[in-house]
Amino acid sequence: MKAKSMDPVAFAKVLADPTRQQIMQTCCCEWKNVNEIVKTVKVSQPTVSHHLALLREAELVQVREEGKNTYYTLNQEKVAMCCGQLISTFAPESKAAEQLEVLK
Amino acid sequence: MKAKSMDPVAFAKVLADPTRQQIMQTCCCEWKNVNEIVKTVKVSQPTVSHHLALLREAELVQVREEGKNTYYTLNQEKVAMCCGQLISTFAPESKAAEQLEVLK
DNA sequence: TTATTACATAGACGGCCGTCTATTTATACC
DNA sequence: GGTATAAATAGACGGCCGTCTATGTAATAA
Repeated sequence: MKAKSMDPVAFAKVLADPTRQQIMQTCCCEWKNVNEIVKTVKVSQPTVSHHLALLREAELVQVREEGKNTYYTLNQEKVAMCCGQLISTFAPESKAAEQLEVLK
Repeated sequence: MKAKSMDPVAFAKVLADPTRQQIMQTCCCEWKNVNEIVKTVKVSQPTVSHHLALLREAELVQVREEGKNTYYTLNQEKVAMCCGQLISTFAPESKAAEQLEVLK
């Protein structure tokens, strides 16, 4: 199943916070539960849950529940699609736009 | 001269506003003066100047002064670099990451 | 069943930011 | 010089959002 793109403003809004980007980095390429994520940032657990809810809402993370634990991992394909859309919109004449197959 | 990247959070913050994205679209691929840009959005001239100042600060636009007029155009290479950095950070295992020469 | 752990939700609070009006600065024209 | 136009700056205001504490809910364990 292909990841769908989304409104570029909504995408940018989700990315526009340092804590959220840190969380994204933590669960990029691997599944992490909430407590593991909490340990990597300097905010409270409810704040992390809040950020994860936003990321989930935007479908930028995938979620898997397992007993008491909830595991998250970054949806890289979705990120790539959204970035591709940004390049297509705001850098259509760039080398990068030429190289991205998804834009053709 | 190569466009340099910037802090991904700062980049996202600049993009995280609909008016600003509209302005970016207006002056993508062509030079526009402030009044021309103002006509394309539904906010006041000072508000547009404010957004342009942020875009200029982030080096996401290039500026050219000509008599009374100030012309702006989108810095597509900078946008492409920043999007490349996002892909490299948050979608390193994606097809897009493979295709972008700049990441290698 | 009581306790504990994992996580989400509710509500409050404070700061940031996008907008406005008013003003300033600078250039061009008469 | 005086006026008009272009754009930037200053300052005020209101809403959004990131954070917190407190609490709720669900699952496991004793």
